[in-house]
Amino acid sequence: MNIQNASQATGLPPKTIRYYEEIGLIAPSRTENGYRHFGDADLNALRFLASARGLGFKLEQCRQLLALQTDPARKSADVKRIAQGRLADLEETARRIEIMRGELNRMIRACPGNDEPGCAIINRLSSTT
Amino acid sequence: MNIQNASQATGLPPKTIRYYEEIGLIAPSRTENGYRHFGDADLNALRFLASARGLGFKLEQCRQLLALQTDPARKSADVKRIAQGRLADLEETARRIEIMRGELNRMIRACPGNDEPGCAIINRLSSTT
DNA sequence: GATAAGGCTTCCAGCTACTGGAAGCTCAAG
DNA sequence: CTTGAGCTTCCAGTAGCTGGAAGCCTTATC
Repeated sequence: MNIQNASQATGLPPKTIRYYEEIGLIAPSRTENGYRHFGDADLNALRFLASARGLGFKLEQCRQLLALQTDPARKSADVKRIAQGRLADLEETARRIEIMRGELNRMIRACPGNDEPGCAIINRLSSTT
Repeated sequence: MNIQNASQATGLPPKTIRYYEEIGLIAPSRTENGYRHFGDADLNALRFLASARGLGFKLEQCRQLLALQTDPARKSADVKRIAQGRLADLEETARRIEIMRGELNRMIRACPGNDEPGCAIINRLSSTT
């Protein structure tokens, strides 16, 4: 299977797949002509990566998870810890987003949104408080 | 006021202030010895930028907002449109975060987190579905 | 006056996770 | 034989800083 097909099979763009190889997340073999060849193990790794990235894991976390996946002596506690770390990040981000959303909503409601210069948003951004 | 003081007055690191000058968001004057001099206008701009960045506006949006702030003929509708754009981004991000959070939570609950290899998280990431 | 510490300057590199594009090799079809 | 598609590598750029090196300026101390 060449890179185009691997791309279709995993939903990852060819550029991304090459990048994952470059940073050592995958190591597809090569055919005589120098083309990458993707076997089942490569496709599994790529799908795994696509899933993990879809949950927002960083590539370094993906690397760890991938190592754990292929380690028959892994402890599920190690996996869980990584996932909990990601969840914590997510919740931290969610909190910050809620704060921004509240602020922005208030400002937007207070702004007339007409042809005049008077604007609560500008005032709020300009205020020293 | 030199850059250190401007930093303390605005909460922005000196590096960031220099970067903002580099990309043309501010244009502090220079003293004889080449040091940056921050006047009231510069400090106001920096505080404005700090506030806007705190709400997650991108630097290009900050640039537009800054231009609107100093434009006496601005229309508050233009400001409002930018703020609504940011709010829309925020809500889109919040939705995606909620989805990830739900998935992760489910996976984490299903993972024993012990010394055994069996792990729902790995299984879910490895599954083709 | 010498010297050391600290602040200022610029410039270069690196971070995350790709993405776009150029130059060039390979392969299949007509 | 040529054309077009697909593959390769390499370089550069994205956002918004951040760290660090090398070197000038200023102030304090001896």
